[in-house]
Amino acid sequence: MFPSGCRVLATSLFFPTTMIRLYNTLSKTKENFEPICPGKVGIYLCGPTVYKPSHIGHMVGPIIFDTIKRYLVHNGFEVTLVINITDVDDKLIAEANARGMTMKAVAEEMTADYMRNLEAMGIDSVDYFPKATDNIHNIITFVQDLIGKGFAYESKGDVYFDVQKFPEYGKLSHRSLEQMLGEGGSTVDRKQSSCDFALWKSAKPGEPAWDSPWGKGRPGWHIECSVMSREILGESFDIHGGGLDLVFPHHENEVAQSECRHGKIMAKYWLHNGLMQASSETGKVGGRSKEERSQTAEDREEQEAGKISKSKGASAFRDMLKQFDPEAIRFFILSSHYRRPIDFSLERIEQVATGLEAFYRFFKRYERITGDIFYATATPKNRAEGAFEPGEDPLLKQVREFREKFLEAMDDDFNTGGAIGVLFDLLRILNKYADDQKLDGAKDLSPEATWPLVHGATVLRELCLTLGLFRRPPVEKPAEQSDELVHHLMRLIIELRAGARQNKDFATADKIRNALNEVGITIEDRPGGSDWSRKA
RNA sequence: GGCGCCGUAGCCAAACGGCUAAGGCAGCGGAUUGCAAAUCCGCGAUUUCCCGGUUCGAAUCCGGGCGGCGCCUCCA
Repeated sequence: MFPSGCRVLATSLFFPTTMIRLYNTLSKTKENFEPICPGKVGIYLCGPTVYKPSHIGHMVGPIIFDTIKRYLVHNGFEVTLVINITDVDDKLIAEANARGMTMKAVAEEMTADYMRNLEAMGIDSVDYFPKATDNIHNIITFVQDLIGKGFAYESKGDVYFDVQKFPEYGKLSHRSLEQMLGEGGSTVDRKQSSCDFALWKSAKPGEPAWDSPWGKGRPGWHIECSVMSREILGESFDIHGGGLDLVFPHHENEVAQSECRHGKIMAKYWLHNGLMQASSETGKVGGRSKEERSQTAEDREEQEAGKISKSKGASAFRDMLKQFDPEAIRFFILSSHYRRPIDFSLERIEQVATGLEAFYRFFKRYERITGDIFYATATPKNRAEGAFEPGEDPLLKQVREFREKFLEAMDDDFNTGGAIGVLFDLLRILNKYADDQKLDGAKDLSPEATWPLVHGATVLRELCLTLGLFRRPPVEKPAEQSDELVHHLMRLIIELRAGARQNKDFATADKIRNALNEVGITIEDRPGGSDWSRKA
């Protein structure tokens, strides 16, 4: 039947049946998605080491896995999403020393920064953010168990995992242990083999440390994920995610630790997202020369920051998060496939933002026509509930077709790029419907006239929500909506201009429009009257 | 050196052997508009870096080449 720990009876409940397929790093192929426990999904994503403020690259994984969770929930699964916080680490100690702070204080500051950024990106589906320092006891026990089972050994206050005790070592990153040992060299120091990795590190004087059977020390990097994923999701769970750069050694080592400790697979599906790299305004990819490769990560990061904006220097890469509309960043990241690397540039984010504007304009148009706020539209709870028969209505036939196309794209390894293409298709046919039916500015529209549009918009919103898009209105510019004075003045100007236009005094009307244009305000004349908007 | 990924129109990008190679941005026509803006319609790859091969059929599979990148050390 089902693995132990799975207390669900398959016969007594409804379980979603899906066509979802996903690419598994373990098998290097796309596999049909079948959770270990029917109907339930556990996802663990490797989170940040909180030693510096987050930059845009840190948002890639969370945006993707937040989307994956939303999509799985839409498909009827009960999903638990975990992102860990690494708050003890060599880099954190170095940062704390450099700033004359405690490691704890640095970690708390940067964790708060990370959380603020997640919130801005609309990532609120994460169920747990476990911290390494809250799990020291569990980590010590886990390490003791590994020693007890003969997979690890103590050496001068350190504890190492003995990779040669795990014959499957290398199965995730597809490397052979023989080969890795061959090139390891002879500088083994406290380790028995160059490929062994630290589970526990002894503390030097002044370093943050916890008592352990091996003396004062702190956990190694890899062990925390093995421990925390088990604590929350169990010994075997469904999806383990992270950046492509983590496959080796981090995830390979997690597999070794967990599978040796528990005697069963750690995660069924391993999903790895491509990394984001900065690209200059001229379009040159931020590649690295041989010399650059030998530098530290920090140096490289600063250097890439410089490529984006030399004048602003190192902070620019991080400031990307503050400079751009979070929804544009999310839309941009989701517009290509998660496994591909992404080149980030100002030009590209601006192009994406232009595309987003078309959606925002439609939502306003929808509100003018129907009186309903798009963002308040009630949507079907899940995929099954959202399925509908279009009958003979030509618009709804198309809407249904595009809905199917969207779901097919997402079923195929979360092809968000293809799915977003369908969103634009939907947008176009809804606009066309409003055009053809002459709904703008029409008086006394009957429900019969608007319901296909309403239904179409509902489907659009249903699909957008699975991507975490358009959940609430974009943040208005201060002078656009909330500034009373500007609002009143604009109403007056538009009224005066309307009078001029009625009198065929187009010279005055155009003068007003052009003058407003120069201060960034666009006037649009429509059948129902004139409207204005301010360029961001 | 070892392992691996990628190369589709000016830019981004989808397509997992089979209908006209999605969609976005930019551009050019047209409808609409007093003129615009917005929206809609139409146009752009006779072809998917190059060369071979497999196949009735290839952007998709195989081999070779060229070019870009990642990991092998801290990284999301």
